[in-house]
Amino acid sequence: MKNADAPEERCCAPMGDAVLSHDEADFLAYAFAALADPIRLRIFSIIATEGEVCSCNLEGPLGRSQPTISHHTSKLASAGLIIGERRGRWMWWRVNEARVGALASALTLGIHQR
Amino acid sequence: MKNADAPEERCCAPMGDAVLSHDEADFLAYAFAALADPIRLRIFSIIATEGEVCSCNLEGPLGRSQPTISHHTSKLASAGLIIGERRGRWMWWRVNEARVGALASALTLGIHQR
DNA sequence: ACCTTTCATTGATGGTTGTCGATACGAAGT
DNA sequence: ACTTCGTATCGACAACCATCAATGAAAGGT
Repeated sequence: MKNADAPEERCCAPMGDAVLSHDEADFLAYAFAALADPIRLRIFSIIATEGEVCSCNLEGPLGRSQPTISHHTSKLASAGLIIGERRGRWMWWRVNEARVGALASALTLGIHQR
Repeated sequence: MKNADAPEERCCAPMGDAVLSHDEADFLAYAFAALADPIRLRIFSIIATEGEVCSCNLEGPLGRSQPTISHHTSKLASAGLIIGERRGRWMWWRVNEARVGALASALTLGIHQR
């Protein structure tokens, strides 16, 4: 409980802090962190453009080692941005459109719901 | 140097690597990195909801020190997501809607332009 | 059974980042 | 000029991250 009878000439109203919850902020930050790397963005772009891509086709054009590519794809996957499916020896990746769309609209909603 | 005349039975076509340029990937990654922190997301959310906020109203509800808030706002600003304007002693922040909209559409475009 | 291929995991390392105390800067008031 | 208030910068430290070589695991082919 705060004492609110001393106005004290602030620059603007004190505002409520219930704008974005801790959990929601963590959730969104985790997803954006997955996109905060150039290599992962190019992986995501390749998958989005091709529709479906297997891991073996990412190491070459991106110039990174196989463990590094595996690390990045698993990070994108654990953020829910891409979905992996194993077919025989190959791992196929596709974009999780619902999740990405929700992320994009979270960005624009943050703007327009004033 | 690679020898490219041995087809070698791949799982799918070799694909061109011109999906997302290095510079564009760096540019986008820098913007997403600015959103990859819970505190910065809550700052952004507060600014977007209030329309205009001064820095003095961020330290309290977010529970971070003044240098930390300054660090985060400058990071959001250098990524072009918010715009700062000094009025007297106070620093006022507002959302750069064009930049944020471009980011959001870059996300969805990555999906739909297959 | 054995080998090959593809992907995941481990361990190590160099670089980046979030945080705060201390300090400096800049603007307004006395 | 001096003080006060809001903000930016600096220095330091702990935590995290991208990267790769080495190794492990799983699936197919011989």
